[in-house]
Amino acid sequence: MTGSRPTGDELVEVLAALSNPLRLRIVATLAGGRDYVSHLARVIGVSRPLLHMHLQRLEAAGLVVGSLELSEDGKAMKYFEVADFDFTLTPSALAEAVLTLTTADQKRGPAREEPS
Amino acid sequence: MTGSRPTGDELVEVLAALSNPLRLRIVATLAGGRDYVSHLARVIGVSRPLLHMHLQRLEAAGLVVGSLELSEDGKAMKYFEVADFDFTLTPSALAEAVLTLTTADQKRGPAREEPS
DNA sequence: TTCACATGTAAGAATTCTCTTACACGTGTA
DNA sequence: TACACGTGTAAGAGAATTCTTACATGTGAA
Repeated sequence: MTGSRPTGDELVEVLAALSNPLRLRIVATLAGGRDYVSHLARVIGVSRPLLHMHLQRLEAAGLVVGSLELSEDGKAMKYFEVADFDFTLTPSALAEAVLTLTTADQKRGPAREEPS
Repeated sequence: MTGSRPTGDELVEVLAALSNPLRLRIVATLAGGRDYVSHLARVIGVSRPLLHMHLQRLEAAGLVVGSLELSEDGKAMKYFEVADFDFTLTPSALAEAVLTLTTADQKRGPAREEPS
């Protein structure tokens, strides 16, 4: 992962995933060790459904990895851990990533302005 | 700027500013040289008011710098250029930034769930 | 059976983001 | 005067994000 060259779309997804204080806190907490959802929710102090949603976003971006495991007493536990990502944000790195942006170019239409 | 240690709040603002395809494209385009708003809007293919808004967001995050200049024929031209930022995104870098998150801790209240 | 604990997900409200349209101002030139 | 070009900004619609509440499932122990 270190020094990877993400595509524009991947980069946007990663940045969007990390541009939220709570999600940043989740990654930071998991950087201290893996944890399962319910416990992590109590540690961070958010509701479990909310944490579940944010973890989904982080996992979709490839920043955390989850695995469903069975504890000794038979409970289904979903453990999450951080992926060891390494992204560099510089003007030239962004310029390179933009080359591979698909972006479905919004729904922006004619783009002419102030038609007089 | 290179190798800077942003505060959590700064980092969130930077990431939010870059987590948009159009803004990424703006930074990438400006990385190729400074330009003024109206021309940049034509180059990228978006309306000037829209570009204006995105440039504000990028400038607020410190990623681009604008300067109002007077052209030879007396027109007010606002030129923008990229700041030479360099952010590293790794789990430990994020963990460090999170320590300085103020975040006004959302409006999340009791955070107890499924009250039975 | 009931409780405590784990999981997942759907519905709705409140807020924020994105974008268009429309207005304001200024200058130099035809 | 009218046009072409530059600037800024405000109002509103539509879409996406964020969060709560409420429901569903499962296990083991009292």
